[in-house]
Amino acid sequence: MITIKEIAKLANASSSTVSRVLNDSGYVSEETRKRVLKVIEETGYIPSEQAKSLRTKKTSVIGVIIPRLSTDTTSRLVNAINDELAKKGYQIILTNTNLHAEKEVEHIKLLRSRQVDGLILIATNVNDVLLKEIRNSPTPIVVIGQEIPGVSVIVNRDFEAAKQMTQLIIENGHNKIGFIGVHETDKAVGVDRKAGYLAALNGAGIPVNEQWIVDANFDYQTGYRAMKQMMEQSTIKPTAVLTVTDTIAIGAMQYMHEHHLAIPDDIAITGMGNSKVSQYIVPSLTTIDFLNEQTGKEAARLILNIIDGKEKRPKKIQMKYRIIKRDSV
Amino acid sequence: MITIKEIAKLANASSSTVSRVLNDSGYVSEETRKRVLKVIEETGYIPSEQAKSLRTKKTSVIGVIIPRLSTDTTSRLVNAINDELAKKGYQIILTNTNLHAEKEVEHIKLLRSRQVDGLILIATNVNDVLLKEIRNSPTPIVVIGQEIPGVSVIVNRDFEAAKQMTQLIIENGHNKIGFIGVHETDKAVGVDRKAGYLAALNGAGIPVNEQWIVDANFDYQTGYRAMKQMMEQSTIKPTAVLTVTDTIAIGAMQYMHEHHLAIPDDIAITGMGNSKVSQYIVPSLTTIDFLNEQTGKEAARLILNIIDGKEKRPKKIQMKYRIIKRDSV
DNA sequence: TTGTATGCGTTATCAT
DNA sequence: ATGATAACGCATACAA
Repeated sequence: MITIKEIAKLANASSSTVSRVLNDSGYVSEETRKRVLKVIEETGYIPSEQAKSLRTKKTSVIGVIIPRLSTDTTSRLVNAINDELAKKGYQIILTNTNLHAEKEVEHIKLLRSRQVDGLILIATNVNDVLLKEIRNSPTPIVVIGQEIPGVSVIVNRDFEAAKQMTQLIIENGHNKIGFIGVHETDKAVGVDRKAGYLAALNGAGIPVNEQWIVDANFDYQTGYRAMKQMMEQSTIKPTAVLTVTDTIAIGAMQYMHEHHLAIPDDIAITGMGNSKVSQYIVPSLTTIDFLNEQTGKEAARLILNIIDGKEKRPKKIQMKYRIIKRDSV
Repeated sequence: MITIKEIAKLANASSSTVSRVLNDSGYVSEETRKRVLKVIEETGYIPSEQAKSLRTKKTSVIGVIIPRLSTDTTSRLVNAINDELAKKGYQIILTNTNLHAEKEVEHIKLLRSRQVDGLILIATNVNDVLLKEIRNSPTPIVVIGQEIPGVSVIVNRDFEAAKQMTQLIIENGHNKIGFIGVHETDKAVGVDRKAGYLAALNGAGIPVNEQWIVDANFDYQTGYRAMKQMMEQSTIKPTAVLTVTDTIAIGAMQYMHEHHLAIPDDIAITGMGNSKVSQYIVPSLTTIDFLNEQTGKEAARLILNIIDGKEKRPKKIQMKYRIIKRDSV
């Protein structure tokens, strides 16, 4: 590999002068600047960020830990984070836990060993080991999606969103409303959204039917299976179903189609997340837009502010959301 | 940050000894090993990959350049690449050009400045600047998706796949077959798949109708618009449409639904890519599985082999594909 | 305006 | 079996 020393030699200058040219720092005459630049151009020299950051203690890299790479939510978050950081000259290094929660700590360590300037963690669950790792990390961390006391987080109003969506269903004349959620290890999606659903039922004086409450797991297939389970195990059938993600909803809809249940006439359904495809399926899906782009942007800004020392204390940002009414209710 | 020197001091050893413990290299007595390990544990010391790779000339990082992060194809490729590389102790650093082809060169340079051991480029187009950059890069590069002479590539049989799919449509009794493609800057998808379509028509003695050939751009919206354009501009209407991606197909299907065209009875449609959702929409989409997981795996293996010097000459790998017959034809 | 010297944290060579 | 030391490529304090 070609180094700054060789450039210096070729340009008849010292490495410090080349460094000055590279960084626009200190004095350097126009003449030598041109000479150096010419050599750099000719040789295709690219400075080593490695060496640079070993010296400066700054990598301009933010580590981003995601639970999966296959959902609209994740890709929109990551894109927004990336765009915002790129504007400020930062790059991201992505690591994917593939939903293995136990790997989160491992990935934090891995990224820290790469000396990232900061970390953004899209969290699906919070356990003691992870909590300890986050709290003890000398590298600034921003968590997206789960509320953690004493840690900088960006969260959705999961409870309110689910409650409001359930109320919308109730307003449409339903009182037999099923629910497809996810496991409670995911506090935000598994617990809070379910609590919102229950609160809305309760507020409307509608009794809870346990036969109508089932779990899925963030993909089409388990959405389908959950719907099947709900219909097969219930003595009285629901006329509407609230699901906690669009993917689950679409899986559930396939079951309905297969069994010739008209949506929304025989059974209504809602998703959450406003995935791009939700608008293009038939019928189009009533869902909740959690403003992922804005969330990603906020996360990027927050981590940079923490790094710059502009944000000293843990900050909690609650994102807004929008109910998107379409044809499935 | 805590360094190897401080560990050495705390453990009453030299930094060389600590290094030996860390890397399981050379002799070190069981006693001191334990002593060192204990200090490492207590302090939470994490070695700096920066410094390490400055010394060893090896980062164990592969740069992956993708055109977008929002499609199934990309996320499955990246996941497969990541899984395979992780097995061998490599990490990936992802950069996203957001479909701005001119940024590819910039990203290659960016990643090279990070001293990545190798690069995997998911290409959508090939131009002279990019070609020159790839050919001159001292860092090994594997390209996915586009054929480039003299460069290691993993490609699909785009021509054959499109041709075979068109033949399948013809076998189903159609002879008025539309085509929604993408711009020809994308050789594989824009040119080769179109050529396959044309070859199939030609082989069956079906004349080409230019009114039935339109372009979209890898998203639902332009798929919808392309379908609209095709139907509005054509005097005779097609009874089937071949599209080059599932996303485009789903966008087109929405137009059909809106205009009460029954699929496949009034109009048949096919996609390509076997996106997860293609199975769950109604009707389910006939498509082509390009075996993305295997492609990603091959790419990962190839780049590692090149790095290890096991693969000296540029290698071209052609992936297989499977036609997936479902209900849209 | 330019150059010399030092150190960032690590590994590897060479003594001991 | 262990330690002192140099080197990796760069930025910077200081000298010239």
